[in-house]
Amino acid sequence: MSTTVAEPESAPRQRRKQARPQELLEAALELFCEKGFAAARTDEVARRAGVSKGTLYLYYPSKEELFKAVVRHNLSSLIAEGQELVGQFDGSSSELLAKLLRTWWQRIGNTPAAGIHKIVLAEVRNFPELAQFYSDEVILPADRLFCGVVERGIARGEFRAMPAHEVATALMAPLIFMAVHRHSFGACPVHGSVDVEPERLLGTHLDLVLRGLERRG
Amino acid sequence: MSTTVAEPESAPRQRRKQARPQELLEAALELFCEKGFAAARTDEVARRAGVSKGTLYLYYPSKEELFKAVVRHNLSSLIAEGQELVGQFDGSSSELLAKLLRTWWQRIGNTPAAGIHKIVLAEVRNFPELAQFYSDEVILPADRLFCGVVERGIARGEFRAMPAHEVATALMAPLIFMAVHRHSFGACPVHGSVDVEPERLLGTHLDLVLRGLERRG
Amino acid sequence: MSTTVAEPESAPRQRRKQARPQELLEAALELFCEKGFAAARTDEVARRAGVSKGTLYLYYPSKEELFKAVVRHNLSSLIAEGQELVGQFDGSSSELLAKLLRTWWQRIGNTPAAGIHKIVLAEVRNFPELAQFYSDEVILPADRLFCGVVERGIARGEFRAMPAHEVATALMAPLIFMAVHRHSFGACPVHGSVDVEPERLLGTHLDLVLRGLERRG
Amino acid sequence: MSTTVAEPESAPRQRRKQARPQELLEAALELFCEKGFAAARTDEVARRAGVSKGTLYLYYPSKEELFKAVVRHNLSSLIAEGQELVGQFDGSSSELLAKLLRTWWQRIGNTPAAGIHKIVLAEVRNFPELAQFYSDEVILPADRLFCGVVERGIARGEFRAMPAHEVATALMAPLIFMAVHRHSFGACPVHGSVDVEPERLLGTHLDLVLRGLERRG
DNA sequence: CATGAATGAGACTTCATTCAT
DNA sequence: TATGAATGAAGTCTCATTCAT
Repeated sequence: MSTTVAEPESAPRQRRKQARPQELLEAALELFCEKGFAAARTDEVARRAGVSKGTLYLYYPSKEELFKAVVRHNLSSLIAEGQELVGQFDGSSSELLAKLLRTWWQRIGNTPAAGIHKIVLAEVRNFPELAQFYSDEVILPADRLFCGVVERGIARGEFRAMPAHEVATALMAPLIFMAVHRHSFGACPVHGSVDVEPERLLGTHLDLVLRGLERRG
Repeated sequence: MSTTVAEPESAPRQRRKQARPQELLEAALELFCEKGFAAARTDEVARRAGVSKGTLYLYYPSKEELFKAVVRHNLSSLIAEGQELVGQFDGSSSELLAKLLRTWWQRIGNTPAAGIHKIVLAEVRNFPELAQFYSDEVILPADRLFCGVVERGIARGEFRAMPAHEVATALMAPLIFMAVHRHSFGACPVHGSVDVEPERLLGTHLDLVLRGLERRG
Repeated sequence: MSTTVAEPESAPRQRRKQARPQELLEAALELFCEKGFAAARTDEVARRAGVSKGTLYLYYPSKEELFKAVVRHNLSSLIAEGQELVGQFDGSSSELLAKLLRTWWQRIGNTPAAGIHKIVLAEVRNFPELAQFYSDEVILPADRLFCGVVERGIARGEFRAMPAHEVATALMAPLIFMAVHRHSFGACPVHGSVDVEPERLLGTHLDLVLRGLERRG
Repeated sequence: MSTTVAEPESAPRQRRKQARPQELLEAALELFCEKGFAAARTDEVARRAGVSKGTLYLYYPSKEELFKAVVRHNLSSLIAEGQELVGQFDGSSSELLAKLLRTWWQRIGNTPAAGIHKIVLAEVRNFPELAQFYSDEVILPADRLFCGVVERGIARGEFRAMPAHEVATALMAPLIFMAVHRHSFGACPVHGSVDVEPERLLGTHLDLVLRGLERRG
């Protein structure tokens, strides 16, 4: 009946309000990646989100809290997905590792979220509270995830016995390298720069390191 | 009597003046590594160099130019040493690679110069002209150097045929990861953080990757 | 049954609306006394009155007008009571003065209204139009009241001949001092502060000043 | 000889620098009295002192510290003078009290410094740290001073036995009343206001209260 | 050459006020 | 009437840069 027609007019303001935090987080991520934390201006975050300076402070009490919200929104939930992937997988550890690295690249490295790591690396010394937060929230869980897979491979006799933590770091390093590069030199108009093609590097890296891990027949 | 004054440039006052730019660059390197570019204050650079704020501006016309001078002064000479090492070496390519990575770590990665790389990664987008300079002066030569060694190994039949550029990147990545880490989280008092021990990681990485490169017997 | 609903204006919803301005004035008085005019925030006035910020502006067009309404509402009726007391009294002038001062303390000095005086003293220079209003409405009538009693005492031969206006001011000063003190230092947690006990000060003051006024036997 | 002519040109900059804190304190006192602490703008303090916004912060690290410096500069030294006066005096206690009150009025009450008390009364609840500071630095010493004189009069049999602290408060109250009034309503253009003439009020107050204190012959 | 007092643009943040719903 | 999300002017404070000495 005609009662269903009543709906649309009441929505915009409310829908707008609901969407604000999301819009602000997206604008903030974008600008933080471009400029870094210190050099990013709160005015411009607001402007890119289509709101005024004051509105930003309605949702986040300070620039630092805004940044932490960006981290949580973009990274915290992704770790859990990785854990799930590992839990459900029942192929070989080499395949699992390949799958995990490729997924990481698609879901994080190749995403605006990867820029966060660049920012944190650069500015964490000026925000001690952030160091602890990011370590607890991102670095430790990610490290645990990759160590677990390496240990699985060793336990199942697929990999040589090697120090899991160092192997995990060596596994991640090229991905992090690319992710960071993408948001620094990769975003600059440089002539004749070293061009890293992610998919090829990922393939080569896996080829190299999985072969390095495996026990000799 | 007065004839002994014949070497005026060695008088302490004079030497002090001559050394000013050098002292300022050292103080700036130290502080930029600690705080990053934006958060470092010119007052403190001057204070650490033992001069007044005004004096800084006699030698460098702006904070930005000071930063560029720091980059140039610390990086431009480093690549040449590597080239020399490679030219003189006549052992196996595996040994050369191991030697090269270990030397890089000792001479650059484990040095204040590594802090520069952290800053450049983080802030190059705010200094467009720096991007080209750093790419030409540092990144490209380093890449060429490592590519050369990989190609040498392949040509001599020591390594499998693999894309040299990607292998070179995969080789460098963990070293750069560590170097950057050292100047960010490594300098923060974080409880329960992931602890990377450089020598062990380097050993594991070489073990992994050289085995991955070598042709099967 | 439905006939009992005959008094619609007493329904809770309606009473609530009628009471709004009153509730807002009470909340505003409370908060202005605590924080002063400048530091009091309109959000909190509204919140304490149980309404939204917007509603406040339906009743008072600005913070400044709200403040003036608070002043008017709390002070305008007070002087008349004093006049009545004086008119009905027929004991000695000393007794009348004692009665008047004690009543002032109970009805005004020891009341939130005294807080208003503190605010007005402090901020009247920022509200030029308030100065005239408060002078006409509060200060002059109060002065007239006290002068009248002093003159009565002189006329009846109970007091020495003294300038009535100055005596009236000297009479009021300690009461005003206490009233203001109560709303400033009296409300702060200060260690080892000078502690004024109102009843004792009032007694001592009357003892001192009535004896000073009386004619020598 | 002509060597003495060399002097004048080297002075202005340095003399200027020496005078800065003093000039800033005077401008600050003036503006704080006019507007109160919260409503006074640091820009305007600087402008009235003839310097830029930034220069103010070269001498005082925050608005609050500036205010405390104003208090110290204008009040703290005056208490000591009062103590000295009391110590050296050897007339009657009535004369001492009269002398003390008249001196207080000339040196503080009738001076820009009196405005400070108005400000503190009004805003101390918003600056808890200031409450303690002002109580320790100003109120307690002043109270001790006046109590001492009252007790001297009682001990020497000149005054009746009365509670010294309350008497001291009653003594000070009209002076404080006038001092505060001077900086609030006294500075507003009000028509037909109650006009307190300080010298007359002081005379009447002393007449009243000294007579009230003295023992009956 | 060297100094350091002075500047002033600009950063983050607050809050009285408005207005679409 | 009532709401509360949104605004933006204005406040305190910082810091790269200048310039008289």
